[in-house]
Amino acid sequence: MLIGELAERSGTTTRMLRYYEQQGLLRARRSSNGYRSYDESELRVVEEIRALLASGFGLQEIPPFVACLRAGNASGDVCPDSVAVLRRKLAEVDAHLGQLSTLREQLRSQLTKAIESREEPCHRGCQ
Amino acid sequence: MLIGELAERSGTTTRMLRYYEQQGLLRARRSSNGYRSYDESELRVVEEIRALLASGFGLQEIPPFVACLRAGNASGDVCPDSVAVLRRKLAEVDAHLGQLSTLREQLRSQLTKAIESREEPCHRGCQ
DNA sequence: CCTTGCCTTGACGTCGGCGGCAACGTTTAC
DNA sequence: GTAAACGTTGCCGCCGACGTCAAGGCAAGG
Repeated sequence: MLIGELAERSGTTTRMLRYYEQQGLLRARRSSNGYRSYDESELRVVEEIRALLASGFGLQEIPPFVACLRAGNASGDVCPDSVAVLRRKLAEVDAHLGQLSTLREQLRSQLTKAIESREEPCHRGCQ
Repeated sequence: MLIGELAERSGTTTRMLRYYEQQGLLRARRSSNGYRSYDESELRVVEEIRALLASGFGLQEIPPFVACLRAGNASGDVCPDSVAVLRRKLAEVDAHLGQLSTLREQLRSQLTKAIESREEPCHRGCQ
């Protein structure tokens, strides 16, 4: 399979595939003319990468999942390293959720105060 | 007040202050030697900017608050435009919170499945 | 032969809020 | 006179996942 076909079948672009390879996530044999030639199994790998990116993982966090797939597992999630990354990401998401809900409360009170002070404009000394 | 003093008093850097001015948020008179000269009131403006940035606003969203302060209000929040931006940001934060909690659930189930399949390794045909 | 459509590598642009450096002018102090 | 400590403008770097050329090689068909 050439890069164009893999790009189309995986719903990506040739640019992305070359980038992922440059980042050490994808592998390709080279034909005699220098073209990249992909196994069918790489399609699965690309789908895994896309799914993880869509879930907010960075490319650097993805290698364990790819390695897990290449090791013959049906899912990239089941290996210890992958589980560790999943746990870490879950913790990050929780932390982010905490920050956001704090921020949300702050915004709500800020908004409430602003609206209150507009209902009583220039209560004392607003020029 | 020169830029260095304003930077120190506001806990920022001269670099930031010049950047904010370039983005149209700060104003400064120029002395005969070309140095920026700030009113005392600009300190308040800088503090407002920093607070908003810390709350996740972008520089482009901040002008209404600055204008509100310059109009003589004690708070930058009370003007209609500011309130509109606050509402919009609150909505964005809510949307973000929704996405994150959805993602959190996805991660949790993914993690659960991964751990389950490791407790029953190679249930059938794991090579 | 020429076009069309693949493929290759490499380099630069994007967004945003800065940091850091260069190269230079001004003021103050010794 | 000179050195230090200010100020000025302007440009490049950073992060990260790409898009977008540029300039060329290779294959297939008229």
